[in-house]
Amino acid sequence: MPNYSRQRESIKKYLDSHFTHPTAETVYLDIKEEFPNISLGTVYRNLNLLADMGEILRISLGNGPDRYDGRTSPHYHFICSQCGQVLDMDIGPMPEIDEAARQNFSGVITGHITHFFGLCPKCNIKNTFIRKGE
Amino acid sequence: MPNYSRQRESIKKYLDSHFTHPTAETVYLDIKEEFPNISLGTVYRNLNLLADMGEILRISLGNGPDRYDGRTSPHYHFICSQCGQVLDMDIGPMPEIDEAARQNFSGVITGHITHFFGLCPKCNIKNTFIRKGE
DNA sequence: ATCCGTGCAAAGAATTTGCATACAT
DNA sequence: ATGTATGCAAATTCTTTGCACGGAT
Repeated sequence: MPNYSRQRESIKKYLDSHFTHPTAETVYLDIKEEFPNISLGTVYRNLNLLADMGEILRISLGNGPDRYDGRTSPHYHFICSQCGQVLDMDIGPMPEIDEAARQNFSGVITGHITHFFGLCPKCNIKNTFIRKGE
Repeated sequence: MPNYSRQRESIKKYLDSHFTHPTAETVYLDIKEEFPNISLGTVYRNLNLLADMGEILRISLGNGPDRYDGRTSPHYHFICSQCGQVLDMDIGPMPEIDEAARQNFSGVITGHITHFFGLCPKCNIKNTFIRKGE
């Protein structure tokens, strides 16, 4: 069982109040305001601990550093192909995806991860204005 | 435009005939039989080139090294939670996943990636035998 | 002749870990 | 007092890159 630690509590609070899906580095730099001596290693250790305890979510984007999310209820993520921003999607779980995968599969499907790609609302609008200006 | 290179052709052939979703390291070690002097850097460079040209697929698993796949027709992948093996799924594209994501989303959804998790057929059978033995 | 590809080794990015000290129970 | 957490730096893992040389057009 983990012991209490102010650093870990602060990291948890940070993720509960920021919905930016920060990297470990970003968490580190921001938490540093409160704990000037905190180390990146400690941030990584606590992010791993919290993720293992199910108190936060780790999001692997495939390239670049992992992101972390305080929202633990199952939800999907969107990654903007233009600005790289990660957004929470406003849709519930889709068990039918697993159901489809179970067709013709003789193993066991326990779940899936899905990430969506495209243009985020901001970049979409930005592009529209640029085209108008041409 | 890229020039012809025997190394690149060999890598492409390797991926076209092996359905194991190898890592760059595995490709490197196996290609080394034919080109004893080939370097890991060259393997990475060619895997990137082939992926950029759309001749192979890069699969990011979220942890551990990336995998590569000679099958370029769109398909989904399964990752065994027990043995780590990556398998091609026998299901076609699911555009309805993107359709669902477009609800309540004011950006543009161009596509998604989905990976399935669970027990592969082999590990599933193995586990059944172990349980019988108890 | 020119451009591209290669091998090699070094650098880079992201993350983990060993160790001595400090904190929580 | 005992076990866990921290800070720091070094180590690890995966991948990219600079450079001199060799191969392709």
